[in-house]
Amino acid sequence: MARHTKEEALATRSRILDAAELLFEAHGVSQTSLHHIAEAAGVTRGAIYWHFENKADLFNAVMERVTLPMEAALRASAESRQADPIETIRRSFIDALRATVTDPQARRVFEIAIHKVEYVGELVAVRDRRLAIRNECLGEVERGLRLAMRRGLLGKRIPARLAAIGLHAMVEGLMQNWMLDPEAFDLVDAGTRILDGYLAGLSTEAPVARAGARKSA
Amino acid sequence: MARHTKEEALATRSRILDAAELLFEAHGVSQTSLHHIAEAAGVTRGAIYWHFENKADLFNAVMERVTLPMEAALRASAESRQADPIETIRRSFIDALRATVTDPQARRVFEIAIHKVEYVGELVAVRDRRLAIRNECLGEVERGLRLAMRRGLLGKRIPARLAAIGLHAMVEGLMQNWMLDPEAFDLVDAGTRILDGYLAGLSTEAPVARAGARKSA
DNA sequence: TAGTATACATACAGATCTGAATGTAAAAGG
DNA sequence: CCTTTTACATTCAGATCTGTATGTATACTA
Repeated sequence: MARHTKEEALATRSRILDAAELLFEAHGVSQTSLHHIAEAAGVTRGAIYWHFENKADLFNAVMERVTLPMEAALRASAESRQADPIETIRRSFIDALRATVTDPQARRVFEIAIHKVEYVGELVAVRDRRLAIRNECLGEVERGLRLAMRRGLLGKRIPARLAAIGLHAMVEGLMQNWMLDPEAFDLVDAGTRILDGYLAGLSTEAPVARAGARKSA
Repeated sequence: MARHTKEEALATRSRILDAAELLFEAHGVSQTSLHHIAEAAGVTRGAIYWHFENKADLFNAVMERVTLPMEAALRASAESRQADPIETIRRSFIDALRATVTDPQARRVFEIAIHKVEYVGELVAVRDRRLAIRNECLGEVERGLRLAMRRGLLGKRIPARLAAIGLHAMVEGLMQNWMLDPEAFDLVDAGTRILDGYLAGLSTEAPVARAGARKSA
């Protein structure tokens, strides 16, 4: 039909992305055809092929439109480096938890990334991106922990890198477990207390001796 | 062609499952057609439809054939309740980590469950099963922690349930992060040390006061 | 204001994939 | 030894889905 103005075209593009996001979450990426998306967006496949190369491209666009909770927290953390590096880390992670609960779009996309897509073929790019974010996050946390150690705020019982890996794994594990069943626990409240418990544990100097072999292999 | 004996039939069933497992991991569940699987297994689609109702049924069979690391550790933990409940928990989780690294089949299926399937339609059953396992695991860990608390082996700073959630999230997070990039760190060694760090933190009674608000919302 | 590029819609051609229907030869059973 | 299942293979019909090619009306531009 009638050609649209540039703003209208952008609006169409947004409608396509919105529809794709919803349908991807509801039916999975592979089970959602471009026809479905077009129908839900009130356009035809022609419009989709005009704005995107193919489904993989559209999927990438859906993913790149939002910043995942962990990523947002990471950026914020890298910027606002407060006096207490541990408090910075703490706040960043809690922000990530909060964003997971409160931002419905971020949660949708997160849900797609976790449970509604198969990372194969052209879609591995998204997986690589997630890996890159993780590594960035890990680096930032490790830096903060190392700094705290030098200042005596933290025990040196466990290397900063390992502590960072554990911390990050815990927060991400909490988010994923919560997504699996949001009724099971309050992500922000429980997460905060669990996180604080872990950080407190890191701070103590004298560990209780564990019975098991330190290194068996 | 020629009809096969019962043992031969079981063997073809296994070959189908093997082929499916490999192809699911390589190309994702949705991108793997029954024709692909049949070809790789050296049979035709007829054989698959004889042994399984459809792809979802076959997928479920692939998943149920193995016990995932976390599940195996859980069973073992529930059985062998040693003197020290914390040591029991510790050993179970480390076993899960070790199984993730050493058992290639378990790892393959785990990888499929995490990154190569979309939990929609008939496949949500597998997701529900994972959730059930998690809840069992959580319950078992919580029980152990509570027991340890009563015996004075553990500080009561944080409720057993929350500690269990955190512990489980951390271990699962570690496994998933390791699967994303097995070169990044040694899952068993790093996991053990991180886990010990967390457990040690739980044991200490006096926490270092955290600056942030305990409950902001 | 005429031409061109844009923003789509429509139509076409293949390529699969699925489920069921049917065929079949040998193993099981009496 | 004859019949009935079993354990598949083969074939068929139908339903999508994708990518591209083409049509078209209009916003933009010189």
